[in-house]
Amino acid sequence: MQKTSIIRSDDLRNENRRRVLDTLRNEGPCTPSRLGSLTGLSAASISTLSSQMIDQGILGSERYQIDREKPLRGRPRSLLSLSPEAGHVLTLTLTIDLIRVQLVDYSGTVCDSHQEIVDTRRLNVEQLLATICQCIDIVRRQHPDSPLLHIGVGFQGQTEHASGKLLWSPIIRERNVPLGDTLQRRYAVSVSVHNDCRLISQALSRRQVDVLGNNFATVLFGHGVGLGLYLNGQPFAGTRSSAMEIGHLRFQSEGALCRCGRRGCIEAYAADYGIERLAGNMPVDTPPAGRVAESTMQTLRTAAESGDKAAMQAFETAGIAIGEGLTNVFTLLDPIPVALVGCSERSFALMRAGICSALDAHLVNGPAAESLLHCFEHDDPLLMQGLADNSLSAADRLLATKNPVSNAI
Amino acid sequence: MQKTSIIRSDDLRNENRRRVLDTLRNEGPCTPSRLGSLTGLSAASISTLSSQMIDQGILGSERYQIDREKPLRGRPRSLLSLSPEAGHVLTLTLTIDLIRVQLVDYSGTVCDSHQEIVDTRRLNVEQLLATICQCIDIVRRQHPDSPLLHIGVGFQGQTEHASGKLLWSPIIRERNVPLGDTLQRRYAVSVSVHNDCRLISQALSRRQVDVLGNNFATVLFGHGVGLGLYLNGQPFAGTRSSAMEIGHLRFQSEGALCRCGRRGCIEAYAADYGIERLAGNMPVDTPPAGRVAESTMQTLRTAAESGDKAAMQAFETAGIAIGEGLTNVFTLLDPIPVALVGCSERSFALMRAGICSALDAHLVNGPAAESLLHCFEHDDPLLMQGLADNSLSAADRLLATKNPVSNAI
DNA sequence: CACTATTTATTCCAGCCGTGAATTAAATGC
DNA sequence: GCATTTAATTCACGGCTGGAATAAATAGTG
Repeated sequence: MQKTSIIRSDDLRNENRRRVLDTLRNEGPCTPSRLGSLTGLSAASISTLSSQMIDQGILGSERYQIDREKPLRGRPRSLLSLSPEAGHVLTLTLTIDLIRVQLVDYSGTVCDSHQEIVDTRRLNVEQLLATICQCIDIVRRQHPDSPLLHIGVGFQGQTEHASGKLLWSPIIRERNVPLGDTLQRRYAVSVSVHNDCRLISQALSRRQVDVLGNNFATVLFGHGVGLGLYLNGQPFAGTRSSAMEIGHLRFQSEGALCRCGRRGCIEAYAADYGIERLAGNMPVDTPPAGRVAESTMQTLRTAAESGDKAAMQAFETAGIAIGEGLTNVFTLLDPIPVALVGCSERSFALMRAGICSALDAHLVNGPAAESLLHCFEHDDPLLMQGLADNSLSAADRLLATKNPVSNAI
Repeated sequence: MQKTSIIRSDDLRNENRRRVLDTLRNEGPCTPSRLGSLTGLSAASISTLSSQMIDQGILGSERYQIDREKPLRGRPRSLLSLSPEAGHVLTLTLTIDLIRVQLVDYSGTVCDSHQEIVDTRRLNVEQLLATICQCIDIVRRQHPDSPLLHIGVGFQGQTEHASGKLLWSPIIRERNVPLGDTLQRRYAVSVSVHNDCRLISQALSRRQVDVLGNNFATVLFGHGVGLGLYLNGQPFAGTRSSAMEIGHLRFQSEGALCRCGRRGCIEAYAADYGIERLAGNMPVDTPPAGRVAESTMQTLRTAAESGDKAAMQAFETAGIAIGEGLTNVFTLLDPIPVALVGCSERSFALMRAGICSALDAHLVNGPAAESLLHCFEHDDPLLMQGLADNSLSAADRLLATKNPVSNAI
């Protein structure tokens, strides 16, 4: 009936183990007493749980290093931390021209990586999967004895979360690529497949709580426009797929031609190809460019900054399109802070007027639009952090259930 | 940190008590063995839990009545059921001209009610609150000895769920009416305030699972257009308020004047006043009519059915507006079934083409739009059921935590 | 250098929880 | 009246947690 089925006392222990791991993951190494107050568990329980997990090799314990001048009296505290030796997780990122694999130990340190430059769109499914497995094997071969706890995949496109299928992605022509299943079978380990925007949201939710809070939206600028939502401190996605396709909300009926074949989508105005098309005074039904080079965007930005009317208007229109999209989200979910990711201060300066005018028209009695917007220029580090976070959380859940007592029965 | 904080063994008991009550609420009276298989608890636990709750007066137990010709051998089964004597919940519905109060016993039977016809818009906040309390007192006086477990309020408008404030409602001119707080203080009981659309969703989620499933949207037609979402079997709302204002998504930029003061909202085309305006060939910036009589809508429907071009087009445009709104929802959340509530077969016939054309343009590789749509003509019975369900669930949660053992400490 | 004060971690114990096996309860059939 | 059948309850057991008591480790003090 319910997803969380904590019925038996054993489940309780697993849940509390998970809670301890989760807290250490979020807060870093903790003393047992601090861990107790953070989790709400008694010192006695923490002691039992932690000593068991130390025996299992999941946690490590060391003496608390005092770097203060005046050392404290009393028994010195110990420091519990996630043990790097508990195992590894493997992260895989797919972009249009790059396959990248990282091996991250259980404490969160990246300890190996490998990447190959490939034009993924030239590959068929078999070739793509084979190349991916090759990359994984190369990295995996370096650490053959450490158990592999999870594989996490991040990429741009639409995923089906239950199966880990790539429903659609710009990186490969074919649809419904069974990536999750394939990896799961081949490496006999749980696999999660998420789109880039969700993973970036996850990274922000950990690292920018004070700015963004528990409810926020992430807009990712790139070759398309992506949306990720965090609600009540949890990632939120479609019922079946990753969904959240803000880029394909309607902005102008009978408007510009979008990559998806429809007309008037937000993306057709706010993605790089849309801006290029408008700035170049091309007709709005010009087929979308396959890929726009970063240098082209630089040129357009410089043009707009130095007063080129068409370029300026292209960026403002992009802003209005984004603003209208966010207005729709706000209408359904209430106004929430928005992280604009992959958006430099320069780009933001060009789009700000557009975004704010669209939003402020909606937020008549609400907060000023600008107070809700936060720019984060570099998306790639956030993606990598989010992917590692996500995979390590999966590892936490796995190890939490490996309760030796109840398994022994 | 987390909302569900099942840490101690006591919490476990409370959770399992809640689970038993929930199951009885959903499935009706059950034998202990059936209750065990539905909840996943052992027969021994069911026995302990139920006998304790019988002692508390929460459950009743009676002999299973066999109406078969051939009686079964063996010890006869008993039947556990929610006891009507455990207490009452009180439901309050506010509409533009009616205040209605019902008293529902814990088993779900309506045992008393009172209503007063009032033009609520003529009242100020104090007068409205006073009238409401009067109605409640009249009903409450009939059953002075039964404990009042919860008050549930349903109305059209926007609510803030944390405080139970009416942020905005067509039934009263003033904003931020502190209804929830007032009732909570006066009657010393927990109060929940929800908008009509959410409550109707809740009723549908119980009574139409086979048709609508675990994920569906509810569109409520009336003087405005409301939206309710059920995702993963749970009601979904805004982060702060009820939100879900599908009626105020943009349909046409610089379009028809909406009741909210903006232009081009879906509601300005799909609500009764929007349809009347279009069918009557009035300019789209005609200020919205305060209230459209049901007889007027009947006349318009008849006109459209007998071929009146303007009326036909008004209904089709309403359909397109609704369809566009749902397209936006589908773009963010994946396509899901939609319950059209307060929409007769006649109205649906007039809007169907519009709704489906807008949706099918979006669902190119997906299911046919029409297969997702389900009409429910009468909204009022659903609202009352949803409100009772909601309040009784709150009572379940309250009684589940009244575990006499752990409270005795 | 021994001893005390102080702070922190661990261990022990009592009480509660849910389960499974055994037991009791309550009806029918012969 | 007794065996049979089926359902519900009881009881012993291991698990879990929290609080009290105990152990551990260090700084200060004389």
